[in-house]
Amino acid sequence: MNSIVSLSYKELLAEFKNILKQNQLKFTSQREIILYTLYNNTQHFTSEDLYMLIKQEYPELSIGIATVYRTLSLLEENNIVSSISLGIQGKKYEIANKPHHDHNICETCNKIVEFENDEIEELQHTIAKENGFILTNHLMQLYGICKECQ
Amino acid sequence: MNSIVSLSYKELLAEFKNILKQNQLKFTSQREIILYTLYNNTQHFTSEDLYMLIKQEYPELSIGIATVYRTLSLLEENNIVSSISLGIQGKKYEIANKPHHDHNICETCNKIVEFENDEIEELQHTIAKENGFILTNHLMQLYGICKECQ
DNA sequence: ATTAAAATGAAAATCGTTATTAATTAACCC
DNA sequence: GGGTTAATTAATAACGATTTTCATTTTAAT
Repeated sequence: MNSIVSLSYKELLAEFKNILKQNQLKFTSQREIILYTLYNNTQHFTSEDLYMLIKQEYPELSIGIATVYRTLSLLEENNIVSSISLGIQGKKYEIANKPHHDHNICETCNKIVEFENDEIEELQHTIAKENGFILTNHLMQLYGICKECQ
Repeated sequence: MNSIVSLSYKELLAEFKNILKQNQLKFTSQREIILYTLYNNTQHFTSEDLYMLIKQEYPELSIGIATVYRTLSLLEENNIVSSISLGIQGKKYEIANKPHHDHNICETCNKIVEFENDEIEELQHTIAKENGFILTNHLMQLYGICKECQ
């Protein structure tokens, strides 16, 4: 499982094609446009968001909501996108083509600011160890009111 | 908004009655039993879990799943219970009558271990501040494999 | 006790997501 | 390039969790 961090779109596309081939899956225009759209929009999308954007940007493309769900799952399984669960707002996806980070979320305007903190990452490992857990993953979301909404 | 941490059941019940009165809501046996059950079971419940347990423990009580959903929402709005969103497993509720803590969750058996770490809490405030946010809340879940499942 | 407002259970509706299906398309072979 | 086969698709049905609707019951204040 290679990291895709900082790949160019061309490299990312090649990586995706490799994964498809290895799994005897096919490269389709729907899959390409989903990847392309995620690459060029670093925001966080729900499946519905992404579906609506693609419908709007590519009116000639035939695409169904089920395909968006299927493709996002496929991309997530292969670590090309990652997701966060935002309670009432549902699951949001973002391209994994950036370093690990957590999220600072505005409760008023839903803006998401990404951050990274090594000290917390270390503490998380220590805590898990104390509890007898092997840490495999974590979720950290800081909710608040952003500067513009205060 | 007072903290209910460490209240006795009697005090908690009085607090709940106050909240109801202030909002012109009524005190019912269903609401009382839901609160009582949460108080005496510090585990994490889905709405369905709680509904099943109450049906079993109080067969003479008429209660519907919709009432459980309604009451848990009401209790959460008033900070008497808190909830965590566990991705595929759905939303789980616990009584808020205990000090703040986060959750260490086993991906195999779904066991939840609670922990508290002041250092992380402090860092979270620092990070939010750096991002221009006023921190109102946070979510931290550490996923891993527990000792028994390793 | 009377009465008005709120709460209830049961069932229907809704929401986000997944599975089914028949038609289409990509990939491989010649 | 055309033929073949398996994968993919869009549309729609199905699904599970949650919410709403509504007619009936219960609470709380008089």
